[in-house]
Amino acid sequence: MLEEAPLRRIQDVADEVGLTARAIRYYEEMGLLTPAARSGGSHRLYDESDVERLQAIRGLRDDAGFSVGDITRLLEDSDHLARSRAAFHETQSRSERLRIARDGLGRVDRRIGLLDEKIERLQVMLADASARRTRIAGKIDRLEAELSGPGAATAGRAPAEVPA
Amino acid sequence: MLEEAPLRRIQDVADEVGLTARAIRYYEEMGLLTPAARSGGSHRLYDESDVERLQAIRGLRDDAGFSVGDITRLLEDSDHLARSRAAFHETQSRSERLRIARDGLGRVDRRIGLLDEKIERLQVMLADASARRTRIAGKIDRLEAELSGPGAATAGRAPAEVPA
DNA sequence: CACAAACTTCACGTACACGTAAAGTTCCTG
DNA sequence: CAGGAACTTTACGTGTACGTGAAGTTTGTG
Repeated sequence: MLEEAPLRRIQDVADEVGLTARAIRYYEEMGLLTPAARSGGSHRLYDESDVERLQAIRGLRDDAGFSVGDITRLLEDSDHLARSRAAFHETQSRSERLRIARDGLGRVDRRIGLLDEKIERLQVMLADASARRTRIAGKIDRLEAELSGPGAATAGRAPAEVPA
Repeated sequence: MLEEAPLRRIQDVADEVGLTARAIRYYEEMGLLTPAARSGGSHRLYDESDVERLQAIRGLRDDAGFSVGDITRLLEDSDHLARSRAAFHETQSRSERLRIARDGLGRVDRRIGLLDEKIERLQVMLADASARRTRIAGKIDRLEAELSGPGAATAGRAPAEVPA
């Protein structure tokens, strides 16, 4: 191959991903990523897969609001799944493949369960808020009708029908 | 009224709600609830609405994973809505009622927006996991078919049905 | 009414998720 | 190859969300 893997340094990666260099080192310290590579000196060097991993970490942190502990577990499952995929394709044994696939199914199911729970709880709250919104919107509609209808008529006007 | 409000003390409430007394005092310190009442000495005393509020706080913390900062804002909105409801019914002015209702609508909409965002992000993750699940389940199905089909057929055996 | 349980207010301790300053090393550029 | 930018490790600081005593007060029960 003539293509050199363009290894990048921490601040460069940090800027792209939207994390601080400190946070990246912290995640490394916490075991969320492996040192990637080191330069002749000892600068950390990152490749594209590292960048993707860091983007995933940032998404889990900022978008989903998971703690680093949660992220650790989620990534462990992902990593395990990736390794399983490799092992799956490297073995010829169908029963071994079945075992690996079943293990993967368990992990994915656990992940789905976690997400389902979080979503369901948030949806209960959302339903509650939506119901409140509907009631308030109804009130506004009625008030607007009353004000634009007989509203200006302090001098004895017939009451207008209020639309549901 | 002959019914005395049964005011309860902190550990009692803490046990029921599933928080520690320390946490309850902390939330008070953070302004999430007002002192409720105090005994002749200076013990905190809680009524049913306090208990409900603490349960709401706990739900937001444990179920939805909101930070105390988030909870502060959510409860502020709720409190404001409650006060608005009272003010709404106490005024006769239709334009004042309209103003209050529109303010309430804004608050509810903000809350809905927050929840929508969180849910949407989690659903993207869920969709991803579900797709993976589908692929893995497909693999398992095929492997099971291969194993129970021609797999055992080294000795020429009919494939047994696998119950779902 | 004595006394233990439960409560009170400090006040320091802890885990998490980093920020930040210090002091030295490595890398790139002119 | 000189020098500054970027990096390294080390280490202490910060805000959040509480936990854990300590020392004194209040309250319910024998």
